[in-house]
Amino acid sequence: MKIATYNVNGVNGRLPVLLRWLEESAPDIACLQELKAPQEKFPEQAIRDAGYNAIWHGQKSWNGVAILAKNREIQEVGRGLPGDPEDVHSRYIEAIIDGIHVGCLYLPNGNPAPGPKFDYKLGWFERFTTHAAGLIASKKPVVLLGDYNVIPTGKDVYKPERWTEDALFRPETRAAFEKLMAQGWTDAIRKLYPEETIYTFWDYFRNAYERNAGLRIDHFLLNAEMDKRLLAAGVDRHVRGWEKSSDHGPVWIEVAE
DNA sequence: ATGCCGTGGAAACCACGA
Repeated sequence: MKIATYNVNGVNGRLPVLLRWLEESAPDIACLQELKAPQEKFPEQAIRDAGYNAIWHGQKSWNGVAILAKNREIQEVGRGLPGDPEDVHSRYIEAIIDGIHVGCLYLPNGNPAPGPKFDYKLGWFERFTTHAAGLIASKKPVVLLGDYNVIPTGKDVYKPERWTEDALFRPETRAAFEKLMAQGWTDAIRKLYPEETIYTFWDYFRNAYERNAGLRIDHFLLNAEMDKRLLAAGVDRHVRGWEKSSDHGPVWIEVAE
């Protein structure tokens, strides 16, 4: 069973690329971020025609997350990150699919830092960590996947010294990620590839993709039940090289049925 | 060191992204 995450950077502008990737990669579950579409403008029919059920939480212009599943029922258990009624960003959606608890997230970017956007990022992170604490001990397999906007270590960025002041790599951000991981989550990519240079994002400019000047910011966090089932993981790096690609590449894991 | 590119939405530019 293949589970994927893909920050599409505009689900409608990206639709041909998304459909091509869905057909080629054929994930059983696909989590999308940055839909950049209001609820009613999600391309439901095209996704359905491609063989996928979908739930989504849209928002005009920005954010937006979706969970797709091929030939499997999606039982939605929540949308919007709990803990702050005033937070209206569409950055979290959660479902149970074939007994697997799936949390799809788009953690705030947080730049410029310091400042209100960085404060929002850290506050969101704190709420997410609280929510994750309630899921880690589940007897169900749990996977929290998506665009974390966190560069966990210096190995996860092409030139760490240039990112020390950035909201994706600042000490506060890495500390928040470490605090979350200390609950007992497994970083699926790093478990299988502890030393490799693996990126999931490449800037649109400065030929970042061609130079492999990337970042690893899209992650799969697994609880113990899910970790037991982990078989493989990877980045569909070549998709980043397609015409009209997102600046992120799709990332996936393979787990035992 | 840098939004140099790309998307969406509104308005022929701006906000935002990482």
